[in-house]
Amino acid sequence: MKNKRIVFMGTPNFSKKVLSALIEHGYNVVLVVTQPDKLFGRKRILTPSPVKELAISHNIEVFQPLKIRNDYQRVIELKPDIIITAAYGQIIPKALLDAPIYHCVNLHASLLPKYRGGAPIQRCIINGEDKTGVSLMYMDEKMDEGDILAMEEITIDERDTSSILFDKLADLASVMIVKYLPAIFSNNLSAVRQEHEKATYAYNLKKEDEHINFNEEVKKVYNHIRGLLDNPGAYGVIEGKKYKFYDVAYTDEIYTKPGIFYGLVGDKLIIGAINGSIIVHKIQPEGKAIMEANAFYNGYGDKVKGLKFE
RNA sequence: CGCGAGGUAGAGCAGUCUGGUAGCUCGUCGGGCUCAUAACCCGGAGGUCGUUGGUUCAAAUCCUUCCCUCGCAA
Repeated sequence: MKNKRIVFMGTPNFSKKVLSALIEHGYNVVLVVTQPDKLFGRKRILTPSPVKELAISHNIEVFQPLKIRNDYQRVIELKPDIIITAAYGQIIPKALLDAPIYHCVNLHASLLPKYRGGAPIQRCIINGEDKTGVSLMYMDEKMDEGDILAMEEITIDERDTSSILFDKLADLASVMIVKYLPAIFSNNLSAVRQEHEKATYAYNLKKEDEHINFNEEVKKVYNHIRGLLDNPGAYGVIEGKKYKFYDVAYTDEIYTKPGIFYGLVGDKLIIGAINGSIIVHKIQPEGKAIMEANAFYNGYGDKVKGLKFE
């Protein structure tokens, strides 16, 4: 079983953990497919994906096609027994899906058929879900619609941010892949069709999703902010300047009207919302580093107190 | 050469345009008040104003070299 030829496809840290688990358990990963290196940062540094770095450090061949749809011959050549994908970032062409004996399996970070799509983790938090999970599934030509092999749940803590939940789900996915892979190879897992009529979709986040609307129920505002932390983060705007919030909480106490920057209470900043207030421990003004609430207040307090976030 | 903001006391900022004694809030240290306090009052310490060179009687401030941090975009 450990001699089965595995092609792994993935890109971000979520995928890296899964690949790491496969390697640690001695599976024979013959090729890693990941997105091409991208230019990151102000200095335009060409940066490899987390998955690529891991693959290189284990001397695994890396393949980075611009469009896997057109450029997949290398994968076929290696005659994989199975293709495992996790957050690769491109649609896999049918020719690849059909190539391996054990087909293509995918790990998706939601309880399918709920939250199909690219941003299930963030969307779950933003929508205030109290549980989510990982689905292990066969892939077909449509986005996240293949038959389900296994599904495991975890609860979402009220203080989880998307980064924290990302880690939890990546850990779960890692455990699941090594747990179920033997059963896949011995054909002991039955695949169950998804209830397609119950499907919901978690579309990728857009820029405007990062702009906080304080004119909503405080819980909703809180979920919105933590669902985007720590990356890319959510922001409010005062007089054309963005302020990003980190390390937030909320309270039912009402200090001021929605969107108003009330000021410092104890060592925390308070911003009004509907039926409560958002508590901010750390804040980052545009062009500045993250700072503690009281530090922010010492320098910016008089300028922003009483003003409204647009 | 993608666009932009910034580097001033331990922290966060003002001062820079219009050169001329280093300022604010907080922290810190000492003292006072108080049953008591993270509250209040008084006092102190702590900065060669990121770096290089230049202009000037005089540079945080104007010109110049380099370094660093951050936001946006990708």
